[in-house]
Amino acid sequence: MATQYNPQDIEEKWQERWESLGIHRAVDGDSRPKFYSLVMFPYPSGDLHMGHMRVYTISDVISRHRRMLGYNVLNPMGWDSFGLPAENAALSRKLHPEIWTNQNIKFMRDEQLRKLGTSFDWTREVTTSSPDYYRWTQWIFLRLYNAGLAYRKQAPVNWCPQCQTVLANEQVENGACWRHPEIQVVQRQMDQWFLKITAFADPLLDDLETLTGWPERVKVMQRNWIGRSEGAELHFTVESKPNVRIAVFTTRPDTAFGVTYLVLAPENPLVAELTTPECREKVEQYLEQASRRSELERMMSAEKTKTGVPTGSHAINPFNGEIVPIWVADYVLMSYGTGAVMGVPAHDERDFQFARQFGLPVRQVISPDGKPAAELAQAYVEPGIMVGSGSFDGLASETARAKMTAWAEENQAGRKRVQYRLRDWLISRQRYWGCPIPLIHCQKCGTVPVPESQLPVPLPVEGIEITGEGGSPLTRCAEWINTKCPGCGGDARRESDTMDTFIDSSWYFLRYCDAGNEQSAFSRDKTSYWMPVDQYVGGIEHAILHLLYARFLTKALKQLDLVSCNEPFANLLSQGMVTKYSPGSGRIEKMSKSRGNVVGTNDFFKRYGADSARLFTLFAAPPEQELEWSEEGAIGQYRFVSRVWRLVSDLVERGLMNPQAECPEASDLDASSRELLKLVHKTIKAVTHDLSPESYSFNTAIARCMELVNGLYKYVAEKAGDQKAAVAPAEGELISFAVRSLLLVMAPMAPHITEELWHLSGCAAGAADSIHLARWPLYVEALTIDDEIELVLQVNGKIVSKVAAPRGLAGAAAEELALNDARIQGKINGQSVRKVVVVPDKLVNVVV
RNA sequence: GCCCUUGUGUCGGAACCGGUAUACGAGUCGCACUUAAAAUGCGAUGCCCGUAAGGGAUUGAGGGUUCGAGUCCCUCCAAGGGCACCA
Repeated sequence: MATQYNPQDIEEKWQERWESLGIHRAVDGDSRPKFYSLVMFPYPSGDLHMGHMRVYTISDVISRHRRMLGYNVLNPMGWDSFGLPAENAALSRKLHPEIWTNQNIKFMRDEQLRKLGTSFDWTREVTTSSPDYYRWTQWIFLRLYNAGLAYRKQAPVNWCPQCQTVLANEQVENGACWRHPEIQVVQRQMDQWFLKITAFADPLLDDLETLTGWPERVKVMQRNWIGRSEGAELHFTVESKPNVRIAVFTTRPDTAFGVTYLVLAPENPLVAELTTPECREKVEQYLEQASRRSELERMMSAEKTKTGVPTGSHAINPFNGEIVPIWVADYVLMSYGTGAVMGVPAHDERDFQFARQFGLPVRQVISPDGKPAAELAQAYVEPGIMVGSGSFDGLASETARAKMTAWAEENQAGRKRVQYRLRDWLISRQRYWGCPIPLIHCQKCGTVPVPESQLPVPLPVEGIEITGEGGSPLTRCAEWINTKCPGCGGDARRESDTMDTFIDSSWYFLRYCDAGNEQSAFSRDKTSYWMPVDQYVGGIEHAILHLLYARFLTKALKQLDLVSCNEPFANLLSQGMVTKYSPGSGRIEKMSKSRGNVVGTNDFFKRYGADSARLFTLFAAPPEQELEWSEEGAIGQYRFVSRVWRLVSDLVERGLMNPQAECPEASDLDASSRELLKLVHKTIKAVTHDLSPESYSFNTAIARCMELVNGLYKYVAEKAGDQKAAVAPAEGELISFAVRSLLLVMAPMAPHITEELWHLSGCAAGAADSIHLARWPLYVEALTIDDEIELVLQVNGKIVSKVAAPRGLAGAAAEELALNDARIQGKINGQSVRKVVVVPDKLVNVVV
């Protein structure tokens, strides 16, 4: 036999067999321990490349390994299929988004993900753009709406001129749209829908502590994004208008005696009210100029100079009754705190810079030693001793913080306040290919929710013309937008905005638990059984976006008593990106179509097979690190699987495989056989450890498999190198055991070739059996330990000699062994031995 | 500017608690097989000095702790990422 390894002959065959046997199906409510393995579902853009395959490979290895460990594994897949590319494709190819999307899904599912050898349970496939999914997205929206967690307000929002829609704060990066960094977003006042994510700011922050299975850097990013700061809101009364109060937020109420001015954000409505006639012209000019500068420009100019103009009005400091001028400046943001700050130049770098710019006084109220410094060269931001602060003088500034806040509360001049950087989630989008917001606007009744029984509000497919201009096509679809009010029955209009697609992906993991349910979004029983996700794998780019939204929605659904879990993802693995040399730039860059450095999947599968592709992506780098695609490296893996193939098929041909036999006892074997037996047990131990969640070290797992293959080749050459030579029965049994174990530990990583060889070598119980139904092999700890070890002998920490020694040699005996060693004695050369350090079974260090 | 991560042969990368640095693979070289080549099998392969035996330095740089540091501590350099007028 010894046939050539030809992946094309075996891979599709097994993919079909696994599917028909249904071996990847998850069983609801099974008594085995459950394991929910999830990979971030893709947007069906049409064609995956090898860079995309990394995440599916990692997640698949984890899923397959868990099945072999005896878990009831849920490993589902679906499509995040609403989104802008479908509309753009419709525009450029004259293809309806739905048709384009469904074509892509079919190709990606059948020609790409299946051919990679993934073990998804396709009976639970979800497609977010399908009415039986978005119906429940709408239902969830209505539940949030009825609970007061969804609301509409007018606010300055981020508008992307390219996407022709608004964006959430999380979707703006460096002042540009996250989808195209070259397009600046612009601020617009608009009436928009928001979800009250800020109501969950504290749980979202605090529960990060419970996510011990998350990478620290993701948690840090979320912590920063939520940006909780504790401080006080202080109230300053306007001198000329005693009924107008300016509230400022500060984290440093202890510096309140150092206030020498107030600043309002240009967008603050108080500006118009407080600007005096003499200052009007300059202020209006300034506001005009500030409104023209984008957020990005405002940020970029941060380090250089500050701008601002006085309003002409003054405010009274509640602590000392002082009158300070009120300015307008764009270093104050309307969207954070109260849109007004107190200026304390002595103790805040930005205020110091501003004061210097405009010649405002600097007053020190905290000093390191309790004595005022002559003049400050820069702001003193550290804690210190209070000075020039009336009755608070002499206190430590940290103590004064609480005391002064309490004083403000007693005197109606302020209160304690916690401020977050996190804003509410803007979810309305002026786009067509998204989930319609299930609300109706009625002249008489106002905003009326669509009754749950009438869901879904369908996204019209017929009669839609996508032009890319003039707003959402939904507003031009008369038969859709005109409707009757569910309250009064009168004429009404549908809400034409659709939802941010991040809502679709904020609950898909719940739908997988109960994908076929036509009565509800998911049953509580099933989500309680499967949730939380035990291992989530996905890209770091969602560290804030998707992962924060999904956490929020889970908490909101828990509050509405629809699910019982508090956090959706117990463990998170953020895989690194795949890079490759890009001829365009001459640099190593992220693999992507636009950079022209992609490696196609089907091309590679045809030539080398999916197993080689999987092994290479696992082997070339640890999962969290960047991986550079290398043709040579990938072919190296093809060589490795071919080597395994030749080894096993040759043994089978020569009748040396006897898989039903028991593994012989170590005592019945000669030295080299015992060595192989130990190598097998060491390999099982190492791979078991490498595939555990503590490691997920697939690269070293494969290295261990390679070592076993090398050991087997060596052993077979020694014992059966001569084709005619008889192999002792115990040695044949040992070889069979070694091969069996090798196939088992490799099975999660290279599922096709191991399955084929499992059957070929007679390990399978029958045609309907599968290596992927087999149990993960166990190792015997005693057989992973060597009896004889190499003892390292050092003098003053330098290696001088190495000697063989029995395992467990006592300290005194080891010391004697070392001191009698000729080379050690040569090094000591008569000097007095000060000390001897013995590390049992490792080394002896002689100190002279 | 602040915070985080990473720096190991020609390359991708190993190294558990501080205890033989460079596992495994790629590349290169050699041998076997072959008429030949490919493929395959076997072997060698970090650097400097040396014909060799052998010796020396070595984990971004410098210092420290320790019998012993790639690993721990401090300073610095470089790359990557995050945050960035958030009061």
